[in-house]
Formats: sequence, C-alpha cells, structure tokens
Amino acid sequence: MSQRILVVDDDPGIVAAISPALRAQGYDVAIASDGEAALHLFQQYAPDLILLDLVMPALNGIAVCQQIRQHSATPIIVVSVKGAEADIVTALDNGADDYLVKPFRLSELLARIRAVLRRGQTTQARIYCADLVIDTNRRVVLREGKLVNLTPIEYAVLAELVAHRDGVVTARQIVQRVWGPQYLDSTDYVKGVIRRLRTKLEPDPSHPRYIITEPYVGYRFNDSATIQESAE
Amino acid sequence: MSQRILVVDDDPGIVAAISPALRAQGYDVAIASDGEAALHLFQQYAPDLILLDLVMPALNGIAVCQQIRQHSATPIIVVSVKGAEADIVTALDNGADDYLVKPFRLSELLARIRAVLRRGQTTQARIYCADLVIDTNRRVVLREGKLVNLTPIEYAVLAELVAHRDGVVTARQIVQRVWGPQYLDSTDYVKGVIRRLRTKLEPDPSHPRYIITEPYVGYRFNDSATIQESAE
DNA sequence: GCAATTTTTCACCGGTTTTTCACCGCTCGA
DNA sequence: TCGAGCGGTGAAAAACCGGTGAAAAATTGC
Repeated sequence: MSQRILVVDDDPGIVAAISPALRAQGYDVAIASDGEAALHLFQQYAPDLILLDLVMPALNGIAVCQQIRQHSATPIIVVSVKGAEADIVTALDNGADDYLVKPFRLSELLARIRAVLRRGQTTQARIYCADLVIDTNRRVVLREGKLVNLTPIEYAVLAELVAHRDGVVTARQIVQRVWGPQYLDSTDYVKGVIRRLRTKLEPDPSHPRYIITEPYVGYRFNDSATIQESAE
Repeated sequence: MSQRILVVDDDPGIVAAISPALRAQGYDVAIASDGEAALHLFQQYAPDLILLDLVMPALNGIAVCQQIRQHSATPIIVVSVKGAEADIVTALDNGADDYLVKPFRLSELLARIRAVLRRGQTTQARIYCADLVIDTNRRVVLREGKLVNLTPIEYAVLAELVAHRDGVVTARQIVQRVWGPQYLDSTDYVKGVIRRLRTKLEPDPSHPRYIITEPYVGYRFNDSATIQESAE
C-alpha cells in the first residue's frame, strides 16, 4: 500500500509539475487548491504527508498548519516563494516539519519527502524470522513467543548479524564492532559467543538454521525462513 | 532537564558562533571536531540531536550519518557549505533529517532544531501504573493515592526511568543525565538510589514490580502493570 | 549551630558472564 | 598424503555485575 501525499497549492502550474513526479515515485497524490479544501481533504484522505503552500485563498498555510497540529502529527513540508527568515521560522514554529523555498530542485523535494517520511516510521524495530522475533527497540529476543535471555555480548553479536542479514559478516568485523578495534585479532571470542547464541536460539544447535557459517568467510544470519533440509 | 546537542564541525569559527547561541537557548552542547570524535561522543554523550558538518578530517559527515543510523534514530541536521543538489539528496538519503546550507541564518537553524526535536517528543504528564501515579508536571509521585516523599535525586532517577519506560536505561545513562557527564564512571550512585526508590515505591522491595533490573544491561520501568509471576 | 535527612563511599557476597586454553574434526592446497 | 588453518566443543579461571549493609560526608531545616 503506497503512501499518500496531500499537495496543497493554488498555483496549477506548480501542482502540474509536482504531482506527476510524486506519482512516478509511487506515491498516491491528492490535491487541494485552498486552505479550506486542504483541511477537508486532510480528514477524508488521511495523508501520510502534506506539501503545503503558504500563500493561498480561503485560509493561509500557517493557519492550516495550526489547525492540523491541533489533532494530528502528520508531517508537513511547507513549500513557498517566501524565503524570508521570519517566514521560515514562523512556519517551523507553527508545526511545519520542513521548509523549502520556491523555486526548488525536484530531486531535493523528493529527498526531503523521503527524509520526513522516514522519520515518522516506527524504526523498523522488529525482525521476524520463522519462530524468532528480534525487537531491537526493547532489546529483546523472542523464540516461539518466549523471551530468550541474552547477555550483552550475545545480543550485540546477534544485532550485528541481523543488521547485515543476508550478507556475510566476518569474525573480524564482529570483534571490531562488539569488542572494539583494539581486539581485532582475538577472533576466538566470536567462536564462544556464536556457540552460546546457537544453543539459545537454534532448535537444533548442531544444525543451525539462523546463524549459518560460511566457511572461510564468516557468519550469516539467515533471514529467509525457508528451512534447508540438507540431505546428509 | 535540558536537551543535549552534539555539534560536529572542524571549523572553530562555526563552533564558536553556534554553541553559545545554543547554550543561550538552554541546550546542553558538546563539540566534536572530526568524525571519529563524533562517533565516540555520540556514545558517551547520548545527545538528543546532532548538528553535523559534511567536510571533516578522519571520517566525513555522510559516513558518520551511516554509522549512527545503523544503531540509532537520533535526529541529525546536516550543516554544510556544499549546496549542490546532489550533496543534499545524498545526505538526506543517508539518514539526515534536515539539511542547511552555510552560510545560514541563526534563527532559521534554531527553528529547524525546534522542529526536528518537536518530532521526537511524546510529552505525557501523568503516568498511571497499577497503584502508582507519577505526575511529571507537579513533580510528585503517589502510591495507593498517598504522596510519596522523594528526594531530588531519587525523583530525577525515577523520571529518567519513566521517560524511557518499556525501554532499558543503563546505569551510565542515568548517571549521565542525573549527575552529569563528568560522573560517567561513578555508577555506584545508581545502586544506592535504586535501592531507596524500591524501598519507597515497591510493595515488596526484594521482588520489584516497577523498577526491574535487566541483568548486565540496566534498569527498566515496568509500565505494563501485568505482574510477571515467574515460575521457578 | 545542631539535628535530621540525604548523598556518597566502600567492602563484601553470590551468581552469571566472559575469557582463556587445549583439543578435535574438517577442508584446502602443496 | 600431509600439514596448516579454520571452526566447533568443553571446561576451568577470571572478571564483572547487582544487591546489601554500614558508615562517612554533605546538605538541609530549624
């Protein structure tokens, strides 16, 4: 389901320039040409982000900002020809999340949209993998719904593997990030921790599903939950 | 309790211009003059926001962004002389939350800081948790409807725990925020205060419900009033 | 200035974690 | 075929962490 953007601008030229570009990026776009319509559409359309012009008939941009902020935290990017310091400060202090002065570069607008939307995301905190749930926000790991007790080093190593899941992480990389650069040659640590992680996480520790050894390379966290039944 | 900003810039002139202004606004300011120092201070100082220059010795701004984003969602505002479209897009797509081109207007920077910090806030004045009521506005704590007498330090530590309820707070973080960065290694303080808090708040201080120890990690304020009857 | 409270300091205990080391089997390449 | 290097295993030693108690030092209120 694509994200929805409400474009509020009374200049048809601007709208005609922006909306196709947004649609091309995969966003759903709705358009309002004055403040009243903006508030109405905000209710109806429930956008994920609002692109808001300041100078408008019916209700100006600042007023729209304030109204919306009374009930909602939906991100707002103000786009305006007014580039004066006071305008920018006023808009930001009245609830705008970002401010872009016209004329602007399209790719910058798109980047700022991405940045603002990213911020709103509840940082992809949870990773599901077969019967494993890793909640990086609360720093907990669940196996079959039950909490697994991980020590700090165990968790740090697991986090490192998960952060690069699908890619291989070398023992040196793990030591580097978990113990620090000065321990670069003591890759023995990793062996021990990997073992403990496997006994705690793997259904069958001697035939790991999640923490896979890539011989002579490193370890890999197996995200694709497809279980590989190796015929041995 | 003021919010902390980490200023990362290798130009002493810029730093000299910005930091006093930030301090005048009531922010706590730490300064790093290269990327390595920035990452180190990020760990130590745990800032609420980062002002990041792009051009730096040791490790450039984009790299710093990426490193920080691997583990954290702390807001980053990039401040740079580079105003090219590509620079802006690159920075925003690598985790920056906002981008400001030097030279900038100070009041605009401050407004953008406010806008970005506003996002992260979840101000909730009153926290109810079983028979505990914590009113952060009036700075009082009630237990079974009765006022609990907390000393300033006790309250500050509790507030710190409550602010991150459901998340774990390390002893270092607590010391950092309550006593200040210069006490970073005297985590003994925390033990004492936690003990006193438990005797004052917990129905059964030796089996805490509210202030839970997460071994080898830190303490967690248990918001979900569900009492965990551990079988064993 | 004195008494009560609060904060800091310190040493100890029990439990857990981390580190270290020796050994084993396997694979790769000479 | 053999040796070297890599990864897995096991177990003991060392380090660490959090809780406790108690006393010294600092702060506060009267």
